[in-house]
Amino acid sequence: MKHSLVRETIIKTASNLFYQKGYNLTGINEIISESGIAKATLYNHFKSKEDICVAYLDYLNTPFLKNIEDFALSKSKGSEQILALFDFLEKFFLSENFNGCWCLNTISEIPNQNIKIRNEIQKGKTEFLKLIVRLLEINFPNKTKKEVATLSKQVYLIYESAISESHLHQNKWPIKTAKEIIEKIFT
Amino acid sequence: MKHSLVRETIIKTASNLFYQKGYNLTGINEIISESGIAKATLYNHFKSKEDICVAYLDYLNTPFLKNIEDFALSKSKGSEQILALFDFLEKFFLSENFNGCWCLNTISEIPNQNIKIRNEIQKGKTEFLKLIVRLLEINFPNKTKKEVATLSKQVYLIYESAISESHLHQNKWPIKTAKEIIEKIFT
DNA sequence: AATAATAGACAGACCAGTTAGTCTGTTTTT
DNA sequence: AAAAACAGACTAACTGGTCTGTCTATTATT
Repeated sequence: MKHSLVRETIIKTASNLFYQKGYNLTGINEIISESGIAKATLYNHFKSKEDICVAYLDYLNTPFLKNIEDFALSKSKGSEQILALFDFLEKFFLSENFNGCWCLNTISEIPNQNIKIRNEIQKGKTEFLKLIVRLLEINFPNKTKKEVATLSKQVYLIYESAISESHLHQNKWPIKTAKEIIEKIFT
Repeated sequence: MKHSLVRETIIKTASNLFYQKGYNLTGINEIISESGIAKATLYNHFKSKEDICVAYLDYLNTPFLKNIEDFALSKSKGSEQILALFDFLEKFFLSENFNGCWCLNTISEIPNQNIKIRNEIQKGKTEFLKLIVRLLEINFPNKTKKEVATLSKQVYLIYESAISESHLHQNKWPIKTAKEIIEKIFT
C-alpha cells in the first residue's frame, strides 16, 4: 500500500474499533488484521497504542467541529443557531453508529495519570467551547464579553449532558430536555 | 474469615479498585491479592467479574443516594435544597478520591450489548431522578405533576454534566456554571 | 459432652487465550 | 539503491476462570 495511505488506513480502522468497542477492549492485533496492515508497519507509523488513541481523538474531533459549526451557521440567526447544535446531536444520535461522545468515553477508560490522552481530550473540548463562543458573538452581538463567556459555558455543559445521557438511557429525551433549558436561558 | 464478612470485603476492595483504576484495568488477581481472599472463595461468592461489577455499582449508589438526599433535606426549603445537590457534589469533587461518576465511567467501558451492567446503571440513575422529583414536590408544592416531571429532568441533566465535566477538566467551574443554570431555571 | 459431618475458608497450580510490543527476513514501491 | 511495505514468529506478562487438595470452624448426631 502507498505510504501516505497507510497512516490514514490505520487511523480510520482504529477509530471505528475504538469508538464502537472502546479503547481498552480493542487490541492492536484486531487493528492490524482489520486494516490489513502489518504489525511492523503499524509500529513504524505510531510508537504506541496510546499514540494511535491521540490520533483517533483528533480524527473524530476535527470533522465534528467543522460539521457542527457549518450546520449551525446554515440556520437563521438568533437562538436558532444555538438550538441547531442540539438538532445536529439528534441526527447523530439517530445514526446507527452512535455510541456517545468519544472523548467522554475515552476519559473514563484511561488512568488519571495519562496526561497525553487527557490533554488531547481537553483540547478538543476547549475547541468546542470556542465554537460556542463564536456562535454567541455572531448571534448576540449586544452581549458583553463576560456575558458570552458565562453563557458559552452554560450551553457547553448542557450539550455535554445531552450527549452522554442520551447514550446512557438510549433515548433522546435528554436532547429534548436540553433544548428546553436552552430556550429558558435565551428568553 | 467469617462468611458474612467475605462478601463485603470483596465488594469493598473491588469497589476501590474499579472506581480508581476503572473496570477493565482492574484484574481479578488484583482484587484477590488486595483483599486477601482466595480465588476460589471469590468465585464462590460471585460467578463472574461482571457480577462483582453489579455489586460495586450498587455498593456506591445506595449510600450516595441516601447521603445526598439527607444533605439536601438539611437545608432550608425552596431552591436551596436543589442547589444543595451541587454543594454536595462540590464537596465530593474536593475529596481526594474523586474520579467522576462511577456509573458514567463504567458505561463507557462496557460493550453496548452488556445489558446486565447497563440495567444496573440505568437503575441507579432512575433512583437519582426520583430523588430529584421528591425534592421538587417538597419544595415547590404548587407545581403540577407535569411541571415537576419536566423540571426534574432538567435538574438531573445539569447535575450529570457538572459531575462529568468537573472530572474531565479537573476543575470546579462546571459545578459553578451548573448552579448558575439552576438559579436561572428557578427564578 | 464427645464425635462425626458439612460448609466454606485457604493456597496456588493450571488453562487457554490475549496483551502490547520487538524482531527477522522478504518483497514491493519510490 | 534506499525506503518502507509485507508476513508472522516471538516474548513476557497478564486475562478471567477452573480445579485440586488442605485446613478450620460450625453444626448435627450419638
